[in-house]
Amino acid sequence: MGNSSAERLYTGLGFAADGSEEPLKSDASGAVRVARMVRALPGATVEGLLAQRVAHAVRAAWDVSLTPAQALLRPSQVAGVDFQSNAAMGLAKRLGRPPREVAEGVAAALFADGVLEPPEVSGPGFLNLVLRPAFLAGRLAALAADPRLGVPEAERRERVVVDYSAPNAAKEMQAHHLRSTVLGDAIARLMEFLGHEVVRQNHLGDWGTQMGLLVEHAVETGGGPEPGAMTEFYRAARLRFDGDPEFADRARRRTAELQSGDPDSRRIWRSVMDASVAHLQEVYALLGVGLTPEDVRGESFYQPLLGPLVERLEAAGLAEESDGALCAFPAGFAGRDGAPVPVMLRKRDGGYTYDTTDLAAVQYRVDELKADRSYYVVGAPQQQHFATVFAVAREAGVLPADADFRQVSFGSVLGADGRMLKTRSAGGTVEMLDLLREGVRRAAAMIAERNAGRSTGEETADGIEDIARAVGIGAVKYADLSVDRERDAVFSFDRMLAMDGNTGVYLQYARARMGSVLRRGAAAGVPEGPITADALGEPAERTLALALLGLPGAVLETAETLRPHRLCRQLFEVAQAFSGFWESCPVLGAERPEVRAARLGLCGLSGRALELGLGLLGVEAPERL
RNA sequence: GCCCCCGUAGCUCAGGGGAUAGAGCAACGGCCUCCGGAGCCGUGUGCGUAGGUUCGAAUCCUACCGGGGGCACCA
Repeated sequence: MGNSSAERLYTGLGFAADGSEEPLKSDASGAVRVARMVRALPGATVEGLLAQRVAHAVRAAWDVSLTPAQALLRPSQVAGVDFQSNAAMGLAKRLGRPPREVAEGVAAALFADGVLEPPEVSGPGFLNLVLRPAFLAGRLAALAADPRLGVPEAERRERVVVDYSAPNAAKEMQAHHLRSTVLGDAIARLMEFLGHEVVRQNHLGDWGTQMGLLVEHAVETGGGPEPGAMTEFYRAARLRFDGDPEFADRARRRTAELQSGDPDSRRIWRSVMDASVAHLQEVYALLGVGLTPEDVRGESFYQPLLGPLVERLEAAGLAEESDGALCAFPAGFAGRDGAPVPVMLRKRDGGYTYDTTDLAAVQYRVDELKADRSYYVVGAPQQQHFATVFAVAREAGVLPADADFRQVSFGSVLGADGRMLKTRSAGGTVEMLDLLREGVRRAAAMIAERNAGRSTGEETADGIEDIARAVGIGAVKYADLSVDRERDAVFSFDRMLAMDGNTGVYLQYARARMGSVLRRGAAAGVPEGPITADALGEPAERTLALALLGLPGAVLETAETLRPHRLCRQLFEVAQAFSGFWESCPVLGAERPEVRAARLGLCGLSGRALELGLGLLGVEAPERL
């Protein structure tokens, strides 16, 4: 409290943030006016500010109260217009007046001095809004003065569990685990940035028949997997299981022994798990994902909780016997032939399924982790599973009504053939490390080719491996993040490593180029200066300025919807706008020194915007490519 | 059979009540080689179908078509 970034934004201009909006003195200097406008904004976004102003104007002109959202403020696609309000058309009916007349009234009532050029009405009743350069400059300066680039912290710090990655420890990691890992990590970073306390949870599949198979294989081959050979170990065990029915039987028996607590089985299981987790960490390290062994809460972790949990559900009157199994039937779900959908608490044979395990995880997160929210980054096919589990948890009082537990579902990753990404050779799967290394290899080749064609420059021979890794991994991650997570995404190295389009590489390149100009400027004795209206006269400069000012809103929307592609798109817009700016606005070659400095300031702010945004996504942004 | 998700340009994707539906790639036509791209500018094509709600629908509702997924002892 007291130091939210929105407030820093205001105090950076010398004013307190009390949210009030006073009539402006006509004799105030431009800078003071701008500061007062900025101070009055309800959130950190320009849209929010404008929406509030439109709502005020509507009240003043027509004596109708609107919420800022009802001001229907939208970015405008009309050339030369920054934003528009669509509120007048709706109001017209209410007021019984022509929409254009309503809009004219609002336009006249808007405080146009300082922030806006005189608003114009167009079309059926659109209210076109254009920001004044001095206001733009003030906002950008405030952004530049804020380490958070105008993104406010959450008013309330909450504890947010993010459940992601969750591979099966007994199998190789696969494409959908990659997507969960990448999405979950970005969401975790975003929540942390907003000031929440994030608890990462890796719900490993470590307790099923698959594990029994590995343990049996380890026993029979006289030891666990060699270090670094987890993949071979999986494959060998799986091959035996598929090819040798007697081994398969022994593996199933081993599973039962393991789960009944047999000490030898348990010991070997532990060693196999250690190797498996080490293998996972190798993947996470290459990915740059913040999951650690301490975050692992696999299925086995919940085993001791299952019995008591089932008793709790029975006591709550939710459990009933059905076909020999113990089930809960949450209200409002229908399955085959309209039959109720069961959440199976206990199997006929006394064992438990992932229904119970996930219920136990809910309980653990509520009771032990004290989670206000829990986000389950799990693929779309499991929607019904989580919907029913949450429903039962709520009915049983395990999950309080005010706790925000939800699945962050996502679509499949498809190959170029449109089928789910897994087949490479017959029945084989694309192994995660192979896939990532291939990305890095291609990135290295691309960088080498590019740098070979460069005559001058400051490229460094050292660190090229790091850069290739940042580019290759970044490309893979960005490809997963930049597509709306609900959709299926088509996997293509060629596209994700393209220098053009909405790719990680494109953003990294833009960022590197921004840094390059700054270094050149510094070397030539031209420092990055304050962003003033001097650097906002050209259309390309305005476009860039607006893209930068859109960043806070994009971050907030991304956090609300848990859809990182929203942030990706904003970053892409910044990079595109920068590209246009770069083409038409010489920076170091600008005539006037003030313009040079201000344009350098734009470069610097753009670079920081991309760095921050990519950082939130978990994509590295190297200084140089 | 019931339920969920998805159908937007040739391709990959944005947009999810408001103006002539956008971007990148590919295609075509020009210009350029300039602070770090084989760069820049321009051009063409599209909301699965049919109804409905609304002043206004790619967006909301219904039906249908097409694709994917889920629906009890695997996780």
